[in-house]
Amino acid sequence: MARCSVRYAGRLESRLDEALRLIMVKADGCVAIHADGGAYKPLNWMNAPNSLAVADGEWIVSNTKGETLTITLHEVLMDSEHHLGEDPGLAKDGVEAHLQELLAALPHTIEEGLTLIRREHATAIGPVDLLCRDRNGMTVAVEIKRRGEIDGVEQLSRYLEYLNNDSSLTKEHGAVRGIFVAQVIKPQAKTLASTRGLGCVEVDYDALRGAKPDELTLF
Amino acid sequence: MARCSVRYAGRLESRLDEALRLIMVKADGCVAIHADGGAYKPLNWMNAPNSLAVADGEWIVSNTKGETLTITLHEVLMDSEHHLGEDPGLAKDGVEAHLQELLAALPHTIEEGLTLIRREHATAIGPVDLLCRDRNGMTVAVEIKRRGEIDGVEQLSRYLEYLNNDSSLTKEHGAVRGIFVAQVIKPQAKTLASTRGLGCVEVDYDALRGAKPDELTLF
DNA sequence: GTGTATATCTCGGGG
DNA sequence: CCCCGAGGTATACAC
Repeated sequence: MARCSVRYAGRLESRLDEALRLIMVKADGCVAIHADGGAYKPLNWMNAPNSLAVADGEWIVSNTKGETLTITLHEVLMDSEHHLGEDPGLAKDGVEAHLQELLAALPHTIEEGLTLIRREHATAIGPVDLLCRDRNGMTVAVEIKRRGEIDGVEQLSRYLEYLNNDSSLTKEHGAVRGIFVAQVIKPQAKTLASTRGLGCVEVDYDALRGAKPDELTLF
Repeated sequence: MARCSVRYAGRLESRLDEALRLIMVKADGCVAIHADGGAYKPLNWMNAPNSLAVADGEWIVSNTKGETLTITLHEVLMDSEHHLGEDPGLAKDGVEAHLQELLAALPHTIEEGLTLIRREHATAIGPVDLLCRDRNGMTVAVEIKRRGEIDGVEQLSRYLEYLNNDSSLTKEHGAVRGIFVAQVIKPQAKTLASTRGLGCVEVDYDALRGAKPDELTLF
């Protein structure tokens, strides 16, 4: 805890005038300077790996990209050190990967008669979440998001543009169409999807999980 | 500093097994739980506004959206409180807004003969950074980024699609074309821009600032 | 290393 | 409140 002023020069330049702040240095060397409010993001920081030079009330933290964080200490209120050891880490449930996993197992919940061809179908411009076949034999690209917003529609549009230029896919089954799947889809995203000729489906994560309680108990 | 285990239930669910961690509570009530590494992002957190219920070695932090963070304290190593007061705040230079400001004052550096019509031209799908007129009287939409990547090209494409459906603009001056401006533009973004018929211009922030040293000394 | 997508993104501005 | 865009985004993962 210290009264300090700070300067950062790197990807941009910034300046912090003198005030009381918390300076946190972690075991990996990363540095964060926190005010007494404003959520978890520090005012300034320097990620590991970096090097710390301490000299006469001034800390200079620099990394290999030529970025520097200069902390001038005007008054130190408290200086405390603790060794925490390795953290067992955070276990999560409900991220996009889990939603994708469920939908890959239950493609018919997206659209009746839909079957899975491949998950994470690789293309030069990124992976297509699900590649499916519909009841009429048409190929369907599915983009999955937890929250359906405009950039997800753009992403699906890009994939379709790419897939429809891939003759190995189209010569046998014709054009590829797209379905945008999310737990909630914002009105703007729905509008854009419809002007692009894309389908929109909203799904319920808990209901999906309930449909496969045996093998998908992640928690 | 405490040996603790944590559970979060809200936008997703997560679990942290027992370990030594730093628990930070700021003046606005926000809570963050840090491991001894891993940059500035905490393992778990709860933003303000929230309410904290303390009961017998267990903290329950909840907000109005029904999210809860449950911290079980197994052993407290240190408990320290400091009042830091208001922070004077962070002053920045070199963000996109400054680049836009410079380019609005110096549109001819993007393309010879280009003049500014309007900055932050509002549309239903978001603001167009610069709307300009070229030497031939054609309307030009300019999208500005610090770093030119694919999503910036998508953004500009969306705006052009919208503007070219706006008859009040097109009936007098014809179609609107687009220029993508950034300090550096990635090869992929250049390729996509060219297939979409968009211009690409890379600009030098420091050189631009040098061209207007009088009124634009921000720092 | 670049390129792409995700995030309890965070944060701020405008309607 | 939502929508939209910027961020020193950070972070993970594939190529």
